[in-house]
Amino acid sequence: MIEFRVDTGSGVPPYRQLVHQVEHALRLGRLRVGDRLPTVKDVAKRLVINPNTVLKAYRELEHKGLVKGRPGQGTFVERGLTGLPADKQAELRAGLERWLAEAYRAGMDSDGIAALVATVLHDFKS
Amino acid sequence: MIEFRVDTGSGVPPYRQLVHQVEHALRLGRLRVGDRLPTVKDVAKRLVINPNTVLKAYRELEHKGLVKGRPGQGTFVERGLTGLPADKQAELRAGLERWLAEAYRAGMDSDGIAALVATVLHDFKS
Amino acid sequence: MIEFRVDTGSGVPPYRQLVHQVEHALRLGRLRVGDRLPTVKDVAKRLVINPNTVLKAYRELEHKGLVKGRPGQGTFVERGLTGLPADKQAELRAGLERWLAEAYRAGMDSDGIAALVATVLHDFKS
Amino acid sequence: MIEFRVDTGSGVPPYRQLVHQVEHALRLGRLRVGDRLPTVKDVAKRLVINPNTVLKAYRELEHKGLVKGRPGQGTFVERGLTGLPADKQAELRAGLERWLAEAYRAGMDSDGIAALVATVLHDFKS
DNA sequence: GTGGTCTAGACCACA
DNA sequence: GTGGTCTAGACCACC
Repeated sequence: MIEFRVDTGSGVPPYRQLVHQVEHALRLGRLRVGDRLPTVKDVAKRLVINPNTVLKAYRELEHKGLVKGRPGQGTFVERGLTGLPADKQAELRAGLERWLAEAYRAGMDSDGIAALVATVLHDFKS
Repeated sequence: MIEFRVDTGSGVPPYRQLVHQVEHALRLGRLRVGDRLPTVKDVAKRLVINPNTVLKAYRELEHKGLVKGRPGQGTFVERGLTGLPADKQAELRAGLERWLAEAYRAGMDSDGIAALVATVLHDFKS
Repeated sequence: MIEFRVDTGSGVPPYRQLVHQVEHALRLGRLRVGDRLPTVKDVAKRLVINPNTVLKAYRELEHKGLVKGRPGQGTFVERGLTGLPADKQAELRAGLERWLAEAYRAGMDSDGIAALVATVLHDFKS
Repeated sequence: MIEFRVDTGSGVPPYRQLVHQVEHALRLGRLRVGDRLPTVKDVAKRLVINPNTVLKAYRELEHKGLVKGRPGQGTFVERGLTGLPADKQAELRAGLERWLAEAYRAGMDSDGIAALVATVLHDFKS
């Protein structure tokens, strides 16, 4: 089952972080159609946030057609997001991890890495 | 001169995006001490946002001691952020770009890449 | 500008009633692209409901791509819903009103009318 | 025997939909004193809802004095709801059906029709 | 117990 | 002032 986390310092609203994490998990194949998300109350308790905040995230996912809440039962994945096959992804992931390790060895801190990644990603997109 | 951008769909408040971009540029050496930032008016016009939003970002940067507004002249970089030497950075950047190109070739779209990068970065930090 | 109403006895959640009313207004041509909806606070005050309830309705409409909230400015119609030309609609409406008047004259109360309309509509759909 | 239906997308609680349908059927003369309603189990199975939901609807009807459960035998209509004489109703119904057919011919879809009916009904009441 | 709705009120980002 | 987020807590519908 997916494990959520919230980073309060990022400026991104917590409910959107949850949405992103589900989308990422779907894309990476960590969540599949039919899987059950943790209950609203569990997530709220674990992350020490308000149940309504979790509900808001689940609602947004429902609006996107990705999950479906079933009263009395829980919230379930309704539709997946196409991604690469698992082996291809693992390969890419390994490559990225190698690069990350190299950057760390070179003396870059995580802020610097984030900055570099952000600009390279942006330049690449445009 | 630095070129700002805002991504309204990300959930990050626009003024924080501007702050981040300046910090990133400082860290990557794209902005140096003495450089002038674009005027509040210009930025507001180009990004179609309210001048107050830009002003808020500049004030936050000034508060951090990174820039300094000189009335009637503009806003100038006051202090840099330590980063790696330029050649080291260029090397790392090239490596990252190679990885990105590979991911694209493998058929990943930019959302998928963002998802993968986000999770790998997170897993690495913890 | 559209005038909302809520019928607390119907069992339909108030926020959904608001959503329906905007959709109907779009379909009937009473609201057009670019029109501004009344502010969240105004609606809440007029209907004596909580602003969050109104906000929820507006959010749902935004999810459907029908309206777009612009912080500091208001909420605006983003996309219309195709309907018949106004004259055709007016004609149909007149016909329906004639029928309604006849039903009333025949001694039917509004509950009876609602029951009849509901079953006929349903039978027609299937 | 009455055939129930539930529209999960309407926002009206399923148990209320069942109650309404019985009341409508009584008003229209489709259900008469002494008629038997389908069993809770059957309804639950056909509509794929929880038996408790059906039970709740039947209890509400019993509470209103419209039906009466006879243990081991089923649930029976106890009291009718006054409506117009059958011929009058048939006449009105035919008129409404003519209007509906006309609206369809004019190119209106069922959502559009529902919107028009809703607003006209409302305007008429006020 | 599970999701869903509503209220009340605080605080933030934006114009 | 306008939309948007979050909290706290109550109540409902459903399983």
